[in-house]
Amino acid sequence: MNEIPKAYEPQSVEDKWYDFWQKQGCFTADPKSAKPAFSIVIPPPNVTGMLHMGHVLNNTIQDILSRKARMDGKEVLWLPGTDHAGIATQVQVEKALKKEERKTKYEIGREEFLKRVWAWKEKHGNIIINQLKKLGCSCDWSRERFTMDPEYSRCVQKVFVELYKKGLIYRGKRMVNWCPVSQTALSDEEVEMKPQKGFMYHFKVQVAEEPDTWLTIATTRPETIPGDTAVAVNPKDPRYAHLIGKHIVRPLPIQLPREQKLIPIIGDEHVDFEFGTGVLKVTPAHDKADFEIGQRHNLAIVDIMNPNGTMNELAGESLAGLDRFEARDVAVERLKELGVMVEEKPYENNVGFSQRADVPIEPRLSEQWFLKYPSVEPSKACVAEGRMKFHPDRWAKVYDHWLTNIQDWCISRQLWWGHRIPVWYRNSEVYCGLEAPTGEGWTQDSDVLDTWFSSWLWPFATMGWPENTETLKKFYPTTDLVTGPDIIFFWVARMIMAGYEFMGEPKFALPDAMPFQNVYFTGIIRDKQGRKMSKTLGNSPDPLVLIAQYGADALRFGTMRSAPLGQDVLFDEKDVELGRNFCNKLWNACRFRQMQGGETETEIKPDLLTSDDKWILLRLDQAIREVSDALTTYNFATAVQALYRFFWSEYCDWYVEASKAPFFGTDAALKANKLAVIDFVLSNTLRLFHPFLPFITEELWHGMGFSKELPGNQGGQTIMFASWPKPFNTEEKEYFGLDDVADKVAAAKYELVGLGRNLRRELKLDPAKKLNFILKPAGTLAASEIEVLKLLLNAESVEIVAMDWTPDKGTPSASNALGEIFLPLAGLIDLGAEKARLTKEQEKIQAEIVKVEQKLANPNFAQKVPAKVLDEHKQRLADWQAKLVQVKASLKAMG
RNA sequence: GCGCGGUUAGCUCAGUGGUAGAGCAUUACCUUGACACGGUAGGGGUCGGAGGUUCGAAACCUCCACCGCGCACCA
Repeated sequence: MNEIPKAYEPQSVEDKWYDFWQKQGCFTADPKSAKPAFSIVIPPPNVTGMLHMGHVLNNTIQDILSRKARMDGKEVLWLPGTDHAGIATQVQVEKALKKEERKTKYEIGREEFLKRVWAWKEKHGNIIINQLKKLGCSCDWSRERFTMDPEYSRCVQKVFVELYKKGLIYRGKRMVNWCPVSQTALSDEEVEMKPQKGFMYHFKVQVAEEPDTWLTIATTRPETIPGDTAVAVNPKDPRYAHLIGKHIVRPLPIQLPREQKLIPIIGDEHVDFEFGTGVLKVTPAHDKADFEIGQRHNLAIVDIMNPNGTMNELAGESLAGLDRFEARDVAVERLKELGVMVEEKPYENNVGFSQRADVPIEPRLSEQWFLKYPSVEPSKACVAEGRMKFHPDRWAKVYDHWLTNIQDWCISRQLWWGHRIPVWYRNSEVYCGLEAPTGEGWTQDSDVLDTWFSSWLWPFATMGWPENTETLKKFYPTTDLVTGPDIIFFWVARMIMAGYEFMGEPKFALPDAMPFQNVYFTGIIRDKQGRKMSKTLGNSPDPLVLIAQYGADALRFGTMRSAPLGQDVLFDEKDVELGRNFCNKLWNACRFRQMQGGETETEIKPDLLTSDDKWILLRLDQAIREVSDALTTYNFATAVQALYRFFWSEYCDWYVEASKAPFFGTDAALKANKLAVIDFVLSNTLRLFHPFLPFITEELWHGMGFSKELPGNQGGQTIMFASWPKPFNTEEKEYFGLDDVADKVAAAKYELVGLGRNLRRELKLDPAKKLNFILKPAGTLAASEIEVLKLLLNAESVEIVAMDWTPDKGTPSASNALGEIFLPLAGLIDLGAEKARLTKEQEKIQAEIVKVEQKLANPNFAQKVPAKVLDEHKQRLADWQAKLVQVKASLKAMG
């Protein structure tokens, strides 16, 4: 490391070390290890996905946790993989097929289509994995899993069969959320309610038995009138109760004979007579609530729509074939023609949208598979009782609320890409099993399972379940899960249930079958205007571009620094720039050390330590404590900020600058000791930074020679396995003399430097001019301390004078605990400016004195306040008063 | 409707009872022998509002306002 570039160049460093780590097997987890286990399973990204900022946030955190655990001496398994993303992947392949061959999947058939999907997966599936590698993720790639792997698929089928046999999975004709674009059922969680502007239509219908009586019905969906099989009123509603049992004439379809359009008036408590007109049209085939009313009253179910959202012939010839929204307009026209439209007024209501396709879902009656959620009670209990911890813990309430109100999960999807339901039919026979039944005439259910029905098994299906493998024994339950709160229901809650249901069996001999001990919920990454990152907005930067531009470490650092615990992250490229600047600072600080020459110094001689040395060792000690604490509480931003402050504002700004005094001097022993301190500090610093900045720290670790003295498995081979820094214990502090006194001397020295620089600035002196300062120390001061002062003040000289020395009239000065500093510039400066400066200073001091005096003057204050606080205030008052005396003296001296 | 966050410097955010902080941006100056991806010094805040508790509140309590999110949902 003789010829170090002036600026850090990440591009030449990152790939080199990533290859090194992989070749050395540094990420590989050994289940036979005697070390305590630490494990994380990655939230599997979509196999066809691309890395976005959310992944960066999420995976950087997992990497930090993993790397920290390795340095803590744990056996680490970070298990990576991808999921097959049923709908998303199928849609992508369909699009490609359309574009390249102008064909639909139906034209090539299921089998051929699946071949295309696999080919697509082979081609694109590694993209996101390689992107994670670029980011520095230390996953055990030898264990990479995919939810469509044969072994994994086997787990999914097995789970289905078991739950079926337990009676928890059943098939039924139910109202489901139907996506007319994807043409599949969706679970409740995949439906997003959105306010929509539309109209509330009021139309009137004639009571068949009382031709003079008309009822007015309010609806937002007139196109569903042909599917109405009753109108309902509240039996307690005096306006209508007497009509129950009679019939109305449904206005649509127009062509239908009157007798076929007679539908009953029924009484149902569901009807709110405050709302609308108090008369509800009941469309059991197209509304969930109406379906339930229909069940209660044995109403006919008339499905008037096709799966793709167009109307069928039952809707009548004027609507048939039209899209549901066109049909609405036409239905309105028909009602107007009939003269039954009473009113249409603008109306906003909430409509369920398919999260994936972003179109309104259609409640639709169809044959689907459902799961009664298993192991709900233990899943609730483990979080409620705090055995599994959520960070931040407010998510526990959200989790509990959801689990308390869940409905059965619709797990079948009308897709081709996914795990096929292991059920076969022959006439009225149904067979559920891992293998196809023997005999002729069986056909397998054509549906596949919801992707989440496979990913809920992720924590154990990736580790060899259903066998009780070495990996499961060692690494299950996992230590941490890192994910976004947006999938708390989709994934987290379901994984917990699956854990209890399938890992709770006696053969696994687990005291608690929960899949993880901690769940850390990240924030959601937004742009700097607070908008969610999205492809359509184009506001999501490509992390790979950022890595190419600034380096992976910079991206990690910037992201972590701006990611407060449990809050959304407003991402700004400036943060990455800051990360790059920081890496450069770290680089150059090490470069400075190298330029001082010499081998790595390992022995610090306590009697040669200056106040600066002791001060920086204490600051390092503090930083180690803060960073360690922050990491155990998942406060990543706090950890980064503590490191930033320590390294930049303490080590570089003060210690490195102060160290230049001995380095430019002649005392070889002092220099060597200084190098030893620097090497100690840097070696600790690099280790503290390693989880955040894996690449640059590894480069510097070797470049600085810190690896040389260490055993291979403790930092000799890689910083990854170097031990995490420990704070000093009492004996060490005593040995190095790290006490309050040394700390205060250095702090006062730096404060005095600030005061001196301030004098120079206030007096508008040429910054380039070397000045002579005079110092009247309050106590004794070593020569080395004076040298540091001289250097930091950029002074020509610092002359020491005795206590009885008095300055010439008008000499600017400043003082603190260390002593009084003068700038003997009589005649050179503008006395008016100095006087103004001092007057301003005096006013500020007086204001502070008034504030403290007022507090102390309050009799209650002295009585009630703790002694420590009282002393603090008294001391503060004394300090300000001393300063006031000094300023007044200076002013007086000015004449 | 229920629940959860948030409101502190121009911006993004720390700060859970005792002298209001950081980074960015900004102003002035500096290319000095680690670093201009840098250094030095500065300006900038009645901590959303109103009450209350307290010797003392940015912090604790109550109410309100506004912003964001989740759940539920009446046709």
